[in-house]
This record gives sequence, C-alpha cells and structure tokens, in this order.
Amino acid sequence: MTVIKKHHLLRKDLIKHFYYNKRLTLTELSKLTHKSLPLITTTVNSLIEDGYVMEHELAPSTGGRRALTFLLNSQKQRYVVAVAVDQMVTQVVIYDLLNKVKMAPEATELLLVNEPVLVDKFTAFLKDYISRSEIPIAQILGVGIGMPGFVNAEQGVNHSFFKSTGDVSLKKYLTRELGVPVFIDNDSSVIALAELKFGTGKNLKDVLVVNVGWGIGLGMIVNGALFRGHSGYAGEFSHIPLSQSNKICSCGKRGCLEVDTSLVVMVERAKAQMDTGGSSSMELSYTKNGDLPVDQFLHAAKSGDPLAVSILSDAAFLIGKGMSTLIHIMNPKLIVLSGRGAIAGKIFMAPIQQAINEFCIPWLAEQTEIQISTLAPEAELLGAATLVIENCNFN
Amino acid sequence: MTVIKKHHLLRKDLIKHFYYNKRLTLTELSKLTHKSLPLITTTVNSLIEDGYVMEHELAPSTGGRRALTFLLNSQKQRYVVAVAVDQMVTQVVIYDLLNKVKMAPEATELLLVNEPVLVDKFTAFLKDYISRSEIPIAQILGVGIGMPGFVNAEQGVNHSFFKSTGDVSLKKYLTRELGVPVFIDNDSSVIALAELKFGTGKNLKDVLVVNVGWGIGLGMIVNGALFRGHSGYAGEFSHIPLSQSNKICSCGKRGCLEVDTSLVVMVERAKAQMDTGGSSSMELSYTKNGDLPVDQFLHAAKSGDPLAVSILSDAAFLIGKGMSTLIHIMNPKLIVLSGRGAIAGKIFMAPIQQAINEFCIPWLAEQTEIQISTLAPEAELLGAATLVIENCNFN
DNA sequence: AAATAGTTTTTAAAAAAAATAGAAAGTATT
DNA sequence: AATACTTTCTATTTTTTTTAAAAACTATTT
Repeated sequence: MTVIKKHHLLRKDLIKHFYYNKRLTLTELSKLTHKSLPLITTTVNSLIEDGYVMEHELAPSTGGRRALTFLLNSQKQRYVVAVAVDQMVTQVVIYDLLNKVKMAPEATELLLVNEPVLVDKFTAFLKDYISRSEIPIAQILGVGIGMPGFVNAEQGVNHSFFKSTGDVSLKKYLTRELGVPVFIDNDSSVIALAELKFGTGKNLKDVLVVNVGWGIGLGMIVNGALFRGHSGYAGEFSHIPLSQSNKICSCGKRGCLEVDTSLVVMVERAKAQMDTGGSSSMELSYTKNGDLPVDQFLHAAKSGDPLAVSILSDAAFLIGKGMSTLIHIMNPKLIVLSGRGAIAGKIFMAPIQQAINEFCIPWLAEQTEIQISTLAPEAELLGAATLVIENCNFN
Repeated sequence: MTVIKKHHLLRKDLIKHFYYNKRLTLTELSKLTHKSLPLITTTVNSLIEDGYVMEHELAPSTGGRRALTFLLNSQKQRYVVAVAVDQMVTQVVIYDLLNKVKMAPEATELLLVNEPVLVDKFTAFLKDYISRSEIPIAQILGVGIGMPGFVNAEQGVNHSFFKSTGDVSLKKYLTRELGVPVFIDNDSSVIALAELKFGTGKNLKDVLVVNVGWGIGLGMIVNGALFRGHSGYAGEFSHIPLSQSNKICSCGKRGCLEVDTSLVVMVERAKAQMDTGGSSSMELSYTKNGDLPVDQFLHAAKSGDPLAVSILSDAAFLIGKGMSTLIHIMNPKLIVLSGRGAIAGKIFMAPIQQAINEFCIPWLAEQTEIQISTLAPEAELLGAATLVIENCNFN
C-alpha cells in the first residue's frame, strides 16, 4: 500500500518548481505556489528530510537580509526515461532531476505502421535500454513518451499508432510491461511543453509551437498551460484548408498544409529536382547513397545551398500563411518554430514574415513575435521528461 | 471613501452564481466556489442582512434532509444598463438582477464612422435613456457595452471606433460622463459570454461562438472562461485567408471570410439579383422602399424564399469552411451560431455541415457539435448585462 | 569606521478558513 | 410505527493564512 504523505500535492508542486527553476528561495516558492511562507517552510523542511531538496547558498543581495536558496539534491538518485518517437526513428535517454544525461541516448529504427509487432518491438527496445542502465526500478520516476498521432494523454491512448494493446490502453500496457509509470502525449504537445518550461516560451502565457517534422504539428500553450481542447485533440494544424495545391493529402482531403510543407515532401522535391538536373551541394551524396537524409537537406539549406533554400522557402511561406490564421484566431504572444525542421533556423524566417505581411492584419501581426527554437534538436526528449515530472508521484 | 466589506470577493462570487443559476443551496454554493460550508453559511447570511439574498424554499428531496434554497432578493433594487452597438443601430435596455426588463429597450440609428460627434451622440443617447428611467444612480450597478472593433476590455479602449475621447480611455470617459461604472467589450465576446452563461454553452468548457452580423465575429470560451489572447484581440475570425474570391476586403487583403459571408454582402447580393430579374418574395417590398432591411432578408430565407436561401447557403458553406479550421485548431465541444444572422436558423445548418464534411477530418468533426443559438436576438444585450455582473462591485 | 536608516528574510503569535465529526431533519423500507 | 439510510446543518478541531515582530544584511551618513 502506498502511503500518501502530508502536503503531498504541495510537495509535488515544489519539486516541479525546483525542476524548472534550479535554485529558489522560500519567498520565491511562496509566490510561485500562492501558499504562505510558514507552510512553504515546513514543507521544504520535509523535502529536505526526505533527501529531495538541499540547502544551497545565500542568494545575492537585494538590499536586505540575504535569503537562503534551495535546490534539488542530486544525491537522491531519481531518474526519468524520456522517449521521442517519430515516423521512422525512436530515441530514448535517461535524465536525472537536474536534466543531466544519466544514460547516453540511443535510437532505433521503428517504422510507424500498424502491425502488432510494432508495440512488441517498441516495448522490447525500452525494456532492454532500461535494464542495461542498471538503475534500480524504484529510482525511476516514470517514462515519458512523445509520439505522433491522435493521442489522448488522459486516456493514455493513441488513435493512430500502437493500437494493438488488447483491451488496455497503451499507457496501461506499457506501465505493466515496464513496471514504471508511463505517460504519453502527442509529439507536438511535448515539444510545446519543453519550449514553455525551458525554451523561448519560458514564463509566457500564450505561446504556440509549430513543430516542423515529418508532418506539421502544433502544440498550444494557453493561459500558461498545455491546451488540448475538449477531447484532447486540439492543434490539428496540418490539415486546415489553406493551400491552393490540388494534391490529395494522406487524410483524404485537398489543400492541407501538410501536403506542401512537411520534411518528407521537401526532401522528395529536392530529390526530384536533382533527378531532373537541378544542381546542388547535396548531389554527390544523393547519387552515391541513392537517398537523402533529412538532416543533410536541412544543413544544406542552412549553409545556403540554393536548391534546398528554394524548396524550404516555398514551404516556409505556406507555414507562414498557416501562422497568419493562428495569429488571427489565437492572438498569441509568441510563435516558436521548433521540431527537427528548426535546425535550418533563420532560412525559415524571411518567407514566414513575408506571408504574415501578406495575410495578416498588420495591427495583429505586430502583437505576435516569431522565433526559432533554441532547444530544437533536444526539445522532444526534454518535453518527454517534463511530461513525467508533471505527472509522476515522487516517492 | 468606499468601505470594503469582509469577504468582499466571495460575496461577489456568490451573487454571480445566484445571477446565473437563480436558486441555489448552501452545499451547491460550496461546491461551485470551492469554499467550505461554514464560510458559505456566514457569507450568505451577510448577504441576507444586506438585502441582496433571500431564503426561498426547501429544495426537492434527494433522499435525505431537504436543503434550503436561496435566491437574489428583488426587493434590493439594483439594475444594469445593457448596450448593444452595431454598425448602424445602437440598442439599450435596463435589466434587474433577475434579468427582467426594468425599462423597455430603445434603439437609435448611429452610424459607426470616426468623427468626434459619434462619441457625443452616443453619450447623449445613454444619458437621456438612463435619466428617463428615473432610477437613482446609486441603484445602477454599471453599464455594459458590446461593440464592434478591436476592443481591449481591460484597457477599456476600442481601436476601431469611438476613438475621440481625448487622453482618457473610452471606458473612463463614459464612466465619468454617466457617473456609473462602464464596461466595454467586443460584440462577439459579449455574445459568447451570454451563450456561455445562459445559452447553449451553459456549463461547458470549450465553446466557440460565431457571430453572424455585419461582419463575422468569433467569441471564444476556453477552459470555461472568455479567451482574449495575450493582448486582447483573439478571435479575429473574419479575416483569415480562406475564400478563393478575389474581392478585396475592407482590411485590404484578399480571401477574407468576411468578404463573402457578412450580412451586408448577402443583402447586397439579394438586391443585385433582384435588379437583374431574379424573382423573390422580397421583390415587392424592395421595389417599393428601394431598400432591403436585413431582418426581412433573414425572414425570407427562413420561410424558404429560394433567392434568399441560395445566397445564405453560399455564405453558410464558407462559414462552415471557416468552422473547419476552428475545429482542427481548437477541438471545441460546441460551436454556436449566434448573432443577428442566427434568426435564419436551420437554413445555415445543411451547408455548414456539408463544408465540415468536406474540409474536416471526420474523426475530429465528430467531436464537435454545431448548434444554432436559441438566445440569438437578445444575446448581445444579455451578454452586455453579464459583463457588468462579472465586473462590477456590488454595493 | 561606527551608527543609523532602510531592506528583506525568517520566526512567532494571532486570526481565519477548512476539515472533521456530530446533530438534526428528512426519506424509504420493513 | 420503527428502523436504516441520506443529506443538510452546526459545532469543534485542525490547518493555513495573516499579521506582527525579530533577525540578518546593505547602504548611507556623520
């Protein structure tokens, strides 16, 4: 039987604040949690007793008595397993509570197709990784997983992939198999969480995170928290009717943003143009390997390869058109461009800005900032870890 | 100097709950406010002492001891002035706390153009109406105003109209002139508030309200509260790039929803088609008066006039396309079609549904209900009154 | 360089609110 | 009619917040 400690909720809250802010004073914690100082004091003391928190040093002077700072105690060995799934590759890493890498990240090729073996392969990969880490199960707070598809985080199901778990939800199935609490969410939501807690969106209330990857995703932060809509599927950005193109999308409709802006499409186009004689710095590697990895395409664009830049600019313009819609409807403080595509960085900015100039009411456009993620390659793993911190019970 | 009573915030909260729910028991209030029963008991008693609340009767049995119900005391004469401004006409009414009409509604023609006299005329109209009501100023809790334009409710300014109030905000200016607290907000937001508190959206968390009027507006309810975006201008639905039409919108862009779906455009089209020989039940009145009032057009559509129905259906289809975008991004529980246009009722439904079938991922479309407002003609006035209740200080 | 005024944190005491337990009032069943 | 069961209402205890006071530190002035 699990014993629930006194002030259990507040304890969780305090640990979270330490996780996001590193070092904090009692006064800061009181303000962050909207709880009184005496209560904070006793609760922090109980956390110190349990080894979760330790006294650190005096805060720099602000004119009066210097406050004591506290931080999470790395001696208390607690870890989170973070998993980032995409259409082709699944990555995993183990962090400690200070977000230091405890076990080096590993990846496996795992094509997201709906066959029963997918779940088995996925589970086996995680089981093996965790067991090789040699971390005692009791020290693992949970496994956080970001994955594409229609994910309902609360119910713990993915309506698009990993469906073959019998009559239990994916979350329950994995929790049982791995022996640790598992939390799943949509990849874009998880990335948005990372941007909110550690990235450009830190401490902001209304932030939208556009995830450029195999598809185009959207993670929404509304009133300072992840927004999922009434049944959990908000942010289905990639299938809004926008493009004039006549190509049919995988969803069966025409005009979807995804058809013209996902990385898959961009790479396809780059290959097609090289096939028909377009010259590019990517040519050599392409003809040699017969394939063109996404990262190579993105780096080519970043270093100014005209072919890659042109393809990426076209996509970026459409993304900008989509962002215009978002700006009109949501009036966000900030839109962050994140996900794998963000590696190409600034190349995106000019065409996006151009589209916004064309499609946005200037008055509204002024109210929203657009930025490229600084977290980008790591964002999904970081967000997956955050998912655990947000939901696990510290013991 | 104003004396602030003990439990001032809780008292306000309780009065609001009574306003929205008519009769309530102590237990219900405790649950609604997340406050303890003893605290609720003493606070309700203080409200009874002040004459705001009265004991009513025993609630119907639920198996145990029957609870006492309480409700607002109509003896305590407190009133709200509700104002609904649109592009051409401004309406005003005075309600009591039970939303009974205290002074019959009146309207005046007031074209929204930006000239200094507009504010003067508007102020004079309200002053005159209020003074003729012969209600003592102290009994008026406030004036709530819903108006088109880029309204920042917090700052109390409208960036589109009523700008000539010198260096004070419109809200402050009117408060000073009328001698009672004034609260302003965007018309669509105010309608959404009405739908949330009294209409189809009652007790729901994620509701979008599409306001079909001179333009197309959007009021958003997110997490059970009005959502305004980070700087107050969320829901600028009518200027998202959607339509293929090449007509230039008043905002200077092409493809705006508003260009093809506002009531102005619909009426214009009806007139044009009659001019070129289209037959319609509206013909007689049109040729006689040389003009076609909106309401007549809407009623013609409602009663099946083919010309009106056809024009309205075309607009409704585009509105449905816009709603598809909203469904993808927001995943709302409910979309309410409200505003003046809602008078035409069911005529909208079929084309909207058709557009949703065409542009929405079926899986997502299933999660959102679409309904026609039942409050429609009164929604804006009711919402304007609600604005006062939400923000005023009961004294 | 010591004294003092001004900050801010921390601890202690008082006040307020919530949680708990018990009494009262009603319903349904035997 | 009596008993068992619900639910509301009231009183008591516990928890939490508010307020006040003390402690720790900085900066300025004499």
